[in-house]
Amino acid sequence: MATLKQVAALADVPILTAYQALSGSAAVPQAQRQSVLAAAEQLGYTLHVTIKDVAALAGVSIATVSYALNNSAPVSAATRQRVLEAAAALNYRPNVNGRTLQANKTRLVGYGWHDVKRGSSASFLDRFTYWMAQAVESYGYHVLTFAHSEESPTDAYRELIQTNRVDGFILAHTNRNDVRIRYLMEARVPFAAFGRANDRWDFPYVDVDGRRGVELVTEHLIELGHTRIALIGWPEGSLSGDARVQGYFDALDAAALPVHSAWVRRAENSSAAAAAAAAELMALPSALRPTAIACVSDLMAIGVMNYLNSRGIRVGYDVAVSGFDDEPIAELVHPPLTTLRQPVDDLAAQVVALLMAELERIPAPQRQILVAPQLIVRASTDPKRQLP
Amino acid sequence: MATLKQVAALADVPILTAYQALSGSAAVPQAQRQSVLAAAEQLGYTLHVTIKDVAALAGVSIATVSYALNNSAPVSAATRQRVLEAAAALNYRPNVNGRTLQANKTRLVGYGWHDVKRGSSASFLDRFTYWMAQAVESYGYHVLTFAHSEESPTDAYRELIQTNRVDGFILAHTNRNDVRIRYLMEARVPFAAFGRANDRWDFPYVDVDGRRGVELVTEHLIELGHTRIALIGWPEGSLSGDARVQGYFDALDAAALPVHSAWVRRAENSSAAAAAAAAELMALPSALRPTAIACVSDLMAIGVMNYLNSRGIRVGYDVAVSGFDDEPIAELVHPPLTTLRQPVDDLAAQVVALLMAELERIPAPQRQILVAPQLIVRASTDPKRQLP
DNA sequence: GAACACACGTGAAACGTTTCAGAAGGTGAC
DNA sequence: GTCACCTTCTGAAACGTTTCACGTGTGTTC
Repeated sequence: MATLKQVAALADVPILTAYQALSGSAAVPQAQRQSVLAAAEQLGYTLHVTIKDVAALAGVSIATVSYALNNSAPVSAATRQRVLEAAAALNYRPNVNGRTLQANKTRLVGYGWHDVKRGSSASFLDRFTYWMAQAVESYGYHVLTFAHSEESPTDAYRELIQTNRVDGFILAHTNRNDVRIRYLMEARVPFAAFGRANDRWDFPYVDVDGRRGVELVTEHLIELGHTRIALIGWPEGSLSGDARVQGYFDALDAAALPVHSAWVRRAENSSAAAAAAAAELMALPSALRPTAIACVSDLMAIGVMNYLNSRGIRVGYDVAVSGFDDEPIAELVHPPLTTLRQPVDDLAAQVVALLMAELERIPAPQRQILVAPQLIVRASTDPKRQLP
Repeated sequence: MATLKQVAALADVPILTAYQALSGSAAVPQAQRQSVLAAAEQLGYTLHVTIKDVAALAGVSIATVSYALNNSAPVSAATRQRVLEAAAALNYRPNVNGRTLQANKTRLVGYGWHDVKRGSSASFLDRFTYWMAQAVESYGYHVLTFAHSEESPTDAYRELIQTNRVDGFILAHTNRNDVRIRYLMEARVPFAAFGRANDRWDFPYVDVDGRRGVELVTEHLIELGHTRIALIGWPEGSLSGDARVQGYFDALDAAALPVHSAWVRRAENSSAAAAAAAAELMALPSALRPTAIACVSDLMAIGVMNYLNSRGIRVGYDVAVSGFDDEPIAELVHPPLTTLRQPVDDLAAQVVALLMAELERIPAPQRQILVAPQLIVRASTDPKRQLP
């Protein structure tokens, strides 16, 4: 590809004029305009301002332009000025790909989706994605999102890193024996995760402090005077699930309240399963029947509410119900649901900070971070907030 | 950076052996391994297989390797074989950045988010993103997602295209006078949109046929025997909103049913506004009071349901209610909501196809596409589906 | 006035790929 | 035996940037 300088020379006009004629950024006498266009046509030139053009206009070498623009080496004030002006006049923007190739750093962070099943509670993740992109950009990076199958997710990760598409990864939706984490650790690829795996693996992650969250909501229920408080958790075995259950015990212990084993039910993360668990709780003898039910997800809380409603039990008055996640739906159900909100912007910023530490090979002060969720009190636990 | 060949020469071993020693992909005698590691250390070499290494191992030039691997020029069967074997043995993966620079094509598609307000109905968009990524990858592209402010979104788009970060864009969440569309059209940047703007602008888009959707649900209500059918739409002026309202009129006209002006209400897209509109409808004299209310979004339908519930009017029995979008919540509310599902995978695939046509400068057979949504019947309109 | 240090710039190489233009060698026709 | 023409391969340039190693010119010091 010809340079702007060559076009200008052929048309016998200054470089700047050639640029203006081609870009339309300023008016140029018709005659000159014509000859510039003809020259460009002849050379097969399409407008692409590069560092060479800036150098030619400023009358310096490309090295000097690079130094002046990046402040990467001392340049006299006068030349710097000329370079900056030339760059501005030509509306020069460095081509990232040149930089990428030379530095062997893409400044791109990979983020993989797997298909979100309909109805699964993922409305949170798109907000996470937004804030992640935001945070990443504040470091001059961008996010490359890709789709991967749920069966062999590592293929996509391997391909992206081996072809130098990305510098590192951010993971969400981790699980206990996450093959992606195992692969990335082994291949020594920089990454940071939103979510834990298991405590044998040492890798950078940020997670919601589910234990603290359920503790918060349980304390809230205790304050309201409840003494028979039930919990519907997930089946044992998941790190975050077990942590949430632990928060329940911690709060009851701290308040020296009795815990009855019948009050702790386990169910899959679905509204139907939670409804069934609620039915069992309500079937307990009245002395044992709980007056409050804490759930480890909004989805489950809604199942419980549906069950109670269908039995004529008034949520918020007769039985308090709480969730976890603060999904958009939590505000809309009837009555609105008390729940725990994950500070998604904060989480995203922190996980990105962890990744940046990995990328720059700076040992982070803390590689594992837990963020406490925020208790959002609504009418499902607090009758005073019930609509008139 | 030194090449694998140089390391091998220094260590006085075959290239393949050097690779195996460094990568651990195959066992290598301890003595050779040591000398390879020493050689790599001395040259400051870290394992990065490039086309040069493949060429050296296959004993051909890098040009030949490129031709053989890409089938971009005739190569004799024997050499092709040797090249392929060498590439496989070294686990060679071309560095995209080299290719990018040379071709001046990034094979990256930009996709911008703006912050999704809490509770706004965006759970659909993350599924769109997934399917978009999937579709884009089938063309060998990837998606670069970025965050942009709602005030001046064009800055982000301009920056990405001017720095050669991306080849084109996919837009979602378009609006009537979308500045992004205007900019991209003017700057002749390839893009395709999910959503329309206004009919003066000619650009490639895919959109849900909202008119047909509301027509479908209205026909469904008519079939069920309703004759007094109301509609709660958005304030006049939005392309997609007006189209949805039109579908209502079309269905009633086709069935020769009367339309009463009091039955068509306008409200903002919120559950509260929709509840208020429902209250007005229910306050009509009984001869005029509708027995079915179609809404142009699930969010509004839920507001209507909440209102009816609170007044003791049984949704599905006394008054039918329908929504639009099939948000996850639609299945969970009580009773489950009849609504219209947007075929998100199909939409994503089609918008990507449009963009690819733009990128390859192939004139697409059709640049504007409407996709009919699918009617999902649940208990909110069909009492037979009511839970026991 | 020679020797040196320093400030400022520059030419050229490098990153990894594709691709152009042409070299080498073989084959067939006359 | 010469020529032309394939087929198969290669050297080198190109993409746009950063950066290394080295000029050049000026001023300072003795």
